[in-house]
Amino acid sequence: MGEAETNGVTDGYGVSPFDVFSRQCPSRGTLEHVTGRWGGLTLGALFESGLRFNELRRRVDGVSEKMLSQTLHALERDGLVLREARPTNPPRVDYELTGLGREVAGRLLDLIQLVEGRMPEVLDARGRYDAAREA
Amino acid sequence: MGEAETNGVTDGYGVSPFDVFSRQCPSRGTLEHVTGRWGGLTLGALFESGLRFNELRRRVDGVSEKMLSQTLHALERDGLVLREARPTNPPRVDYELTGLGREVAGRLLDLIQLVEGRMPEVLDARGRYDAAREA
DNA sequence: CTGTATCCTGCCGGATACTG
DNA sequence: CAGTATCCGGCAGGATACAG
Repeated sequence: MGEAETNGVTDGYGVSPFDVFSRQCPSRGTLEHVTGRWGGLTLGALFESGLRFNELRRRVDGVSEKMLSQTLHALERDGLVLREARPTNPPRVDYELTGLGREVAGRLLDLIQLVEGRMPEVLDARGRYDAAREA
Repeated sequence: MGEAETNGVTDGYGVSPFDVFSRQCPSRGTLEHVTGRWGGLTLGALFESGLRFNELRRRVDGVSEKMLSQTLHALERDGLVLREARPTNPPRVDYELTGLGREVAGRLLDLIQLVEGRMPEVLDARGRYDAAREA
């Protein structure tokens, strides 16, 4: 927990050995892969069904080849996505979630659906916030 | 989504009027505030209790004043965080979650705790991935 | 204490071209 | 189709100084 910490015990936070609130912790990196700009959308897309590279690219609107490639590599490395290349011609590669990937994506979709469903409230709050500023 | 779309009906995706998978959609922005580098950690920190600016700064290890300030403004504007300034001297400002903020933060913490708890698996997967590459 | 204002750098990420 | 390689501009975000 930073410089205020003198021993291994914290002030009540950081109970987990992988406490994401701590700066140098691998879970922070994984969480950023998962919640990052493209990671979350990629996991969400794969939750419904396995997809091929370009299918994924179309589904995740706006992602570039480069970023999709990077994102998939990171997720594969973290054990959330499975890559299956078929030695056909033309080449075909399928991506799907691992068991852990499905669990993570499930939580993520809970979050996404909540936010989508409450957007009217959010938009309303924004309107009020902005109105209170211009005066 | 996108150019393949000719009418208002989709191919089964994007049922919500705020489908986050679509590029131009306000929910994407909000989701990025929530899942962004500091947004998620900030919401997570505030879930346990209301906090003051510098308490928050210490809790969210590594955040700079500037980014914390920006993050809080974005979350306040989206109606997830409530800012209460007391006209005391020295000044004191408390931040806490709104009802909607609590719901969002709850889902986020589910995700965080899942990831933290499964880090051994993630680390293991990384080890295998890296080992398979160096040859 | 609670922030803004400014400067500056790194790297995120888009465009393009190329390979198998 | 499924990607890598390279270039490069913009902006996220850190450091610092300053204000109320």
